Amino acid sequence: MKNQALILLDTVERLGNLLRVGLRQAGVAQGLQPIHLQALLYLNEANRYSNTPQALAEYLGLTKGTVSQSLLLLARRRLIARHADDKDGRVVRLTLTDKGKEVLKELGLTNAWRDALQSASPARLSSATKVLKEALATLQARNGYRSFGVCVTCRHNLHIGPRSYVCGLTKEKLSSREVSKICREHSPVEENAA
Amino acid sequence: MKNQALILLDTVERLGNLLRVGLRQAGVAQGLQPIHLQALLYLNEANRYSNTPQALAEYLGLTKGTVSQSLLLLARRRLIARHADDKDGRVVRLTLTDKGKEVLKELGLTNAWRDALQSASPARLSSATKVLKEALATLQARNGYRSFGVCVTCRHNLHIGPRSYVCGLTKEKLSSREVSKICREHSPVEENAA
DNA sequence: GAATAAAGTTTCGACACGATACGTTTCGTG
DNA sequence: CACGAAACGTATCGTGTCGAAACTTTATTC
Repeated sequence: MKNQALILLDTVERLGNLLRVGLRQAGVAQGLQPIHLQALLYLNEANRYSNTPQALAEYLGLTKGTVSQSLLLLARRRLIARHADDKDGRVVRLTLTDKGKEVLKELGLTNAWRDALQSASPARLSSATKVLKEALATLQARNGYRSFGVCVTCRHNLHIGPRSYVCGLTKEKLSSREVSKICREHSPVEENAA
Repeated sequence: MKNQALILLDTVERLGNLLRVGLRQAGVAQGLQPIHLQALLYLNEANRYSNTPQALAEYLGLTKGTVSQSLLLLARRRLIARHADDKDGRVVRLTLTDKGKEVLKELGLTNAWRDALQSASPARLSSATKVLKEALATLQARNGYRSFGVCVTCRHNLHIGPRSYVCGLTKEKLSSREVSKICREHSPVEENAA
């Protein structure tokens, strides 16, 4: 009999594969590869500290050279725009163009998934999520990967008033909209200190 | 606030990515791509109805032409062997060579995962597994994909005696070892008929 | 100001991937 | 049996991923 953890691994791997195949199929119409859609999805959620080629490379687990190629293609298709940073001349800011946002909207990537889970109770969903998030955090920590969570769950985030936030790392004010975006510097609050 | 199902989707996607990056990294030493390792893993678990290029292509969600290329590389490296089928001259049987099995063993792909889940209780694990398996089955059914489960969970499998099984589809006897392998013709038993 | 580091780009070679065309074998129907 | 359709597999081509390494530009550090 197989270990319970390994069965879960099998299932997650199989689901990951399926989602990837779905991404590939979804991108066919636009002539986009899975990695392109992942990049667009990331940039759509990345906050102002995290919308750079380097951050994207870390998020995807690829080298910056590889990512640079994919970004070239996305820029050629006018799905993203590149701007030089005001302060630091080395960094490039990446933003979705209207066309890029449009593409994401039209894909409707989450519909099938939502349907597939509609019969599961919220309690079971959140329980499953908790297990997987723990696994994810552990794997990321072990490999020295960043967690790329949203500011709301970050220990640097300070809630200084109603709808008023400050990032303890950069000392900058963040809007309530911004704190629900993905950050490269995210560090999860430790719920249960080991 | 985000839908609970979408949070789970995010987590699964992120985990899938991480596992894929892990596969890539694991294969570097052998000069193998993620898809190569996935192929080896599949062939290591495939039963005698399912060890063909076509079945592998369906499993991976790729075209047969693409898979043919990857198999060419694996055969060149002596990780798999190809044999013509006795009965049907069109089909090719794929088996791992000793070297191929060796490679899989040395990789130790599951260790990190096992560690990452060691703190989770078996009950939580099996609950999470159940949710994800349902989602997986739904997504596969909706897209017309095969489930690629093991015979034990297949409605064609008949338990005719102690350690004695017959596949209702092929009418062939299956060993107790074989019924825990992956089958292309797998069709899950319907626990809750809709 | 020189050394060093960091962000990005470019180039190269190997390979994935789909599409298409092709060859072989099997099956079905008259 | 002959013929065509279908299934399995291979080969080829074009586009693009991917890592490695060299390189440019801008910041930082001493």
